[in-house]
Amino acid sequence: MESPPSRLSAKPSWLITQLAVHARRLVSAGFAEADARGYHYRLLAALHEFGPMSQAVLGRRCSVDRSDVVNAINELTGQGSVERAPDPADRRRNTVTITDEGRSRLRRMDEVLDGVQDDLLAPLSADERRLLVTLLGRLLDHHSGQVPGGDA
Amino acid sequence: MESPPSRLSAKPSWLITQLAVHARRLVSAGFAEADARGYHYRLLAALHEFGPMSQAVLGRRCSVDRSDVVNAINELTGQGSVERAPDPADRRRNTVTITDEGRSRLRRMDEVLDGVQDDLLAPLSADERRLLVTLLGRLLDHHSGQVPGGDA
DNA sequence: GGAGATCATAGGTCCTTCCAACGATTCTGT
DNA sequence: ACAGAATCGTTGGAAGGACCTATGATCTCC
Repeated sequence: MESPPSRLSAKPSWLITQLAVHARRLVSAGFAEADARGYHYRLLAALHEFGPMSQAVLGRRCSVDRSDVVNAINELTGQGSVERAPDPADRRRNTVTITDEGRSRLRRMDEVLDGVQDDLLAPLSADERRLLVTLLGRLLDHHSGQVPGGDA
Repeated sequence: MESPPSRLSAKPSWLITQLAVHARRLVSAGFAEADARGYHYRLLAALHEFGPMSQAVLGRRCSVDRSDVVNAINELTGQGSVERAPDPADRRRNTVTITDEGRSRLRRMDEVLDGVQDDLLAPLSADERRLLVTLLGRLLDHHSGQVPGGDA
């Protein structure tokens, strides 16, 4: 009925941020069923792929602030998805390890996410999807250099 | 140094939401200089393009919740960017009108935003940029049908 | 007229991203 | 060996954007 200002619909920054809103909606709707949220998936994915690591490394890898890692790991520990233990080699650090429960939760989230990708890209052909992913990947790569927290 | 989990970098939803983070950063850094934020631009853009309208219509057009419109219009009124007057024809409504001050602020924000688009899409050629905008536009169109608030 | 929709507003929630500061520890340069 | 710098985990907070519910006016449509 009421169309948005054309100034907006023309701007890439608008397209991206608005599409991200829809993506977020789909993702968190899916995660809600799995009793999880975005940060949980990120951290579990990293722990599963790279094995146990400190919270600081975890945060750098997943682009999550140190303080937010603390909070998310608290929640994941409560679920039994990860375990937190002091690192004997460096007593400043905690070593975080994924558990079987965590792995199984991660699997469930992955299934949910696969469905979400399909909804999100519904109007595009397989070729177009690949193309889009390539373009977005290049952009993200480019910008992942200069981050405020200071990593990649 | 520390690469993100491959599970993430492969997912379109991740690419989009993460790129949106960078876009947001660029945009709000720019807006900060103009003492504004996202909602302000959206609302001013609509008022400039379509003329005076009620807060409800404004919200529907810009995908901003009615209650958030109230707040943003309060701020814009404080700046002298818009004027709010009761609609004599329908005393439930307020008619919001952009002022010269608002138009000049909008212009400044537009300049800022143009620069941001360039930063955002830096790695892409002109053809690729057009392509990306087309793809994103189609996706956004598709998803703008089923919104929670219930507009487009 | 009365029922139901619509409007502006108030109040609050959630998630994500960030920042500043702290004590504890480790690393570094001299 | 020791002082200063850097790193780690943690606490506490702020800001934006997106949402939701509720309430009292006001309008519309039977």
